[in-house]
Amino acid sequence: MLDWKWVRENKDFVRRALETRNSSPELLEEILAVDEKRRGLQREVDELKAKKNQLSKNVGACKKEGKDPAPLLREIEGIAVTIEKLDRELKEIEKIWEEKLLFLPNLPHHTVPVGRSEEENVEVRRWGEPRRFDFSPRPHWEIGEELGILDFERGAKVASSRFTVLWGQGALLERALINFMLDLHTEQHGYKEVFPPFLVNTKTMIGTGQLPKFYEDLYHCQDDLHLIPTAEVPVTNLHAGEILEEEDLPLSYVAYTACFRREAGSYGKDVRGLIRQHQFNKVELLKFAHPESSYEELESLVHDAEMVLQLLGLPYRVVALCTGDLGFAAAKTYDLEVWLPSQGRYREISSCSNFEDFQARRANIRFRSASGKVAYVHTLNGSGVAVGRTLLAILENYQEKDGTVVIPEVLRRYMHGLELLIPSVR
RNA sequence: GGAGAGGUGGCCGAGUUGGUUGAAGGCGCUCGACUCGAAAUCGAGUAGGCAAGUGAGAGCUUGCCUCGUGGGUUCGAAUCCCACCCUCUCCGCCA
Repeated sequence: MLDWKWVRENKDFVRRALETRNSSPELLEEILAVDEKRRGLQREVDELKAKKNQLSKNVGACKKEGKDPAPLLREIEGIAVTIEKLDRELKEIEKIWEEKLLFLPNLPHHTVPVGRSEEENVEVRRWGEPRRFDFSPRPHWEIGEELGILDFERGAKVASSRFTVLWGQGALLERALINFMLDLHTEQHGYKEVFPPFLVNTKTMIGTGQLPKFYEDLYHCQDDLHLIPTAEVPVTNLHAGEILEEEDLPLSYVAYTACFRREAGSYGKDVRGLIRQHQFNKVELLKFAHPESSYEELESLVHDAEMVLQLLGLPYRVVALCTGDLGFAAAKTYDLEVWLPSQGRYREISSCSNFEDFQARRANIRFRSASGKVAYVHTLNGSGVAVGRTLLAILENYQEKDGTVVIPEVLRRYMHGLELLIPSVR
């Protein structure tokens, strides 16, 4: 949610900013119109209420003095009728205003490159040299099935397409990656580990911006609960409605969770393999930062995520998303893209964003500064990193001609010293 | 799921014969005094949201709303009534 008073005073700037992110301008105009009505009504109602409150006080005083309050009561009666009518109107219009406001996206930070789509994202840096193969590198689904660790058929049987079963050393590798990432971020980068619920209520989904706009992307359960699409949702909302201490900022959390996404609208995309699943594991980095230093915190968060790929020896690049490719709630986003030999290109494995106070407003997360003033914090998060895609990247980047896969050095202590995955059928 | 207790400001905690109580007191925090400095002590200040006015601005002034949430009763509710949510204790069930 944007700072509405500020929006009202900077309409033109907001209009232009929304344009750069391909957001239609009509919504803004609608909200502005509703807001005009809302404020007019509130002024009117407030004045009437002030009058009525004063008269009510007089009734008390009147009775104390032993006088007859009847004339006052008649006057109050008349005002009360008007108030009730206007108050109902005001409430309705406030509801409409708030609901519309929830659909207005965040504005891009001024450092975000302007562009219409993905193609105009800007590469910031590269790390690692894609390996030169003396054979044609195979896709991970072939490697994984041959190793007997990836089972797509049974995933589809017990659930549906886009679900995968990991067997034996594949399951172990998944678990090893999670532990490796958690240990790295807690021990080397100073994050506090959290294990949050995988189901959250509607209010929580609204807090981080998934609802009401992206209802179709989520799985919904009974009892006002929804499956989380990312740890960002429960963990950011951990501090919803709270006032944090300025000296505690930034708070840095790392959480492993499973993530659930319906992937509605991505039919036909990445249908094979592990790239796009309805359920996947992710280790997520989150920060609650002081507004003055949130962009420095974003840079350090990106570096923390990059370290995972560097230690695993996976070549990647960092991309700054352009205004047109920015997510609904983000003010600025860097994607980490890992090299996939079978596709001969980089694919997203992490997305790191500063949401500024957009989520903090929705979830009401604030801090008290030394001067006693209360202000919204900035929230940030980024994958550190997506586990399934990391596993797939390892299979592809570390594959050998004979079908074996070398386990990256840093993972071996998490895998009982295992150095090589070998096809069981050999 | 059943029975009981409870949800008040950053925190703790008063406040149920409805009426200057948006809220005593304490802690914490801020400023000031004392001090070379600090501690202790003393004094002052200290909820949030919305709207309007004023100011270049930090801010200041006024009004409205908020004592879990939403309704209701009443001229007037933290205080009375109803529904829901949450916490705690006991019982049941359960990994």
